[in-house]
Amino acid sequence: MLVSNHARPTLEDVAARAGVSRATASRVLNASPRVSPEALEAVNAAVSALGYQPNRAARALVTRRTGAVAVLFSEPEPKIFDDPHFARLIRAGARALADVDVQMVLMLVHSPDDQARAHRFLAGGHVDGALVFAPHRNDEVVSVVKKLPLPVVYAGKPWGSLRGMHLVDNDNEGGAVLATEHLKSLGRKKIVHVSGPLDELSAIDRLNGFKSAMSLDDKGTARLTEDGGFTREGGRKAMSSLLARVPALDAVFVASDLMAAGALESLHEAGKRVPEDVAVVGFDDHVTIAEHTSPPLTSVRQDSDEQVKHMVEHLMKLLRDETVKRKQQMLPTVLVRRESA
Amino acid sequence: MLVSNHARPTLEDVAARAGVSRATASRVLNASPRVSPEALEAVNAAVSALGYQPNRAARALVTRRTGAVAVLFSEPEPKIFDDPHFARLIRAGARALADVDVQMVLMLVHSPDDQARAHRFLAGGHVDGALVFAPHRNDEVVSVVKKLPLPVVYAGKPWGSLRGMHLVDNDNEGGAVLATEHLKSLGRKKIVHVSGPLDELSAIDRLNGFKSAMSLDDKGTARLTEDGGFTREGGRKAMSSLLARVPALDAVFVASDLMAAGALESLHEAGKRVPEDVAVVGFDDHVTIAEHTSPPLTSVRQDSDEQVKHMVEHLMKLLRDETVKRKQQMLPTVLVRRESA
DNA sequence: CTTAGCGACTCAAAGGTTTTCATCGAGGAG
DNA sequence: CTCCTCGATGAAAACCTTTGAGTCGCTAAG
Repeated sequence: MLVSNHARPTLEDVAARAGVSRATASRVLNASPRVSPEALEAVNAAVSALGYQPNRAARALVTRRTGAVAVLFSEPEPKIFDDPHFARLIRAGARALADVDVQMVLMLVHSPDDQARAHRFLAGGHVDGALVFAPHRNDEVVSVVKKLPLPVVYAGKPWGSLRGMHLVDNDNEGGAVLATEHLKSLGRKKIVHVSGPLDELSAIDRLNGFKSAMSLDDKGTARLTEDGGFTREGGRKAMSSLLARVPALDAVFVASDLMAAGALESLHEAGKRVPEDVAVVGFDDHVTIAEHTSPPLTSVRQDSDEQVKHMVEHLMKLLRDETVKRKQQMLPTVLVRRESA
Repeated sequence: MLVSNHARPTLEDVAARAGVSRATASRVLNASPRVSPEALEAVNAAVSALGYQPNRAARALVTRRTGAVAVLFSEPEPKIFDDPHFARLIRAGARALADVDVQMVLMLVHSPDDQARAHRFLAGGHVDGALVFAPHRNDEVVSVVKKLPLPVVYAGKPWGSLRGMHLVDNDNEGGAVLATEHLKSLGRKKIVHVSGPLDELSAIDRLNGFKSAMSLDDKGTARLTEDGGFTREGGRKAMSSLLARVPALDAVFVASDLMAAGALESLHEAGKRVPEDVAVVGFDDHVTIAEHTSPPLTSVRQDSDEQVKHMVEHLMKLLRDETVKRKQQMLPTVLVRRESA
């Protein structure tokens, strides 16, 4: 019987060529210890001779594992995807998952429709687990996903109870303290803060860091901060408001680089020199932004690549049923000094 | 026999509940015409009562189709992924594929390692087809993918022979002509061009559009154009060179918005007013860039969402073995006027 | 009345892998 | 020399769906 019909070789073919049974060949592929050195070598030789590749569907059928994980971004505002931060996270996810040889199924959910589809998909057992990016308050995706019997690792703290949830967060509060202390150490007296939208915990954490580093009460905080919505335009407007409200301000900590770029525009328009009149610190350390503002932006670095890598590692442990030491990890942030402060 | 053990229901369960055979139930799910109205209704009822979802692996095993397609970005320079264009394409892909209910498997290839992995994966039959974004000259990915027995649709023209290849391109040349003619219609006499890297066909097409609209020979073209590498910094430098070489220039067509942002910086530094002294037209119409430069950028719009949508449609046709009218589609570009020209 | 044709359906095979269980042989202990 | 143990192996079941071949009951044609 000629083998070389153009079909892909099966495990049966490999076994035949190696002179063993399908079972043994399978054991070799799955690195089972109970197999003799000779068999192992014979099978490996056959595999590479035939260019054999396991049929994923067949394997999935019997093992009940797909070898794929979903990467889910939940974000009601479509525009946020123009944020370079998003591209960075995706890239990091693609790399980290490829490194452990699992398929990355990308899902972007904006609308309730998307949400329903995502739910169906995740519930359908089409992936082994999921990485979820859902920063917003009361995001339905989170409450829905939480109920699924599916290993999930979150990026940052999702809103609501954290009981039993697995997540990898950046030390937003610590970074904010870092930024604020730096401004204080420069001798600045009137420091204000442009925050992110307060329906995201990362924004709240940064705000809290500012508040505690400044030893402010709620009233003082309200006076010295303004929501910039994590957009460039929002940052610009927030900065203008703050300039009007606190004319003597000599430093500002802005909760994202994108907003900081907007804030710088506003400061320039108001005739303020940076950093002489007003020192500015951003957050994210997004090189494509931070290095191209004038002056280049001092910023708090949160390493997204690292975050995603940890998320993937964590998820893989869950999938292997290993026990994880800590369900919730916190990654450090550091200050990167440039010229704006 | 109690059904409610926590396992997911199978087609067998559905059939039993509907009082038909597995085969009939399957036909209902696959919208086969040969099934009575009563059976159809009974099965549908059972499906929704049980919350049944077909087991993808089992289906894939027998149909030899996975219900997934790969979306492949080949790009040696990792930094390009900070380009918002990338995020936009991904988003468009996610949406278009979700709409036709197929899984999107994202693959980013930078290194030869990635390349080998991608090849293995695509050859392994783990997806039904692929969307390939590989703009660079002599990209190995393209020559490798071309040999695979796998339906592929390219974004833009890949380098090399186009014979038999399926692709959806933007009318780069036409857009460049549009931009250049617009500058001419404003009465500009000395028009120059900042091109993209000439190892990308989109850049070459735009250059050619400029060349023909200006009726230039090769020598003239060389004098009036400069490569900006599709980066902001490159755009800035290219503009400076051109200012030095052609001091009297009064207009510039820049082959991407990102480069145009850099060029504007360079022009400002040189003390040129835009558009009074120098009119500027970009390419891409990237709102997050074009609307935030000063002045806002007139730009040639290429609709990436549309492009990706067409790519997906085209691929789906290939997958259904439909004949496609034209293997290579060209999408129109339009000029969006703002203040820079 | 017989038979061909047809529509709706059921039966069972096929698809490729993992894994349990049984088998086989070799080597050590008694 | 026999009995056990143990490691390597093979046979076969199981995973769940699609689909071609065959069955059954009817109607229409002869």
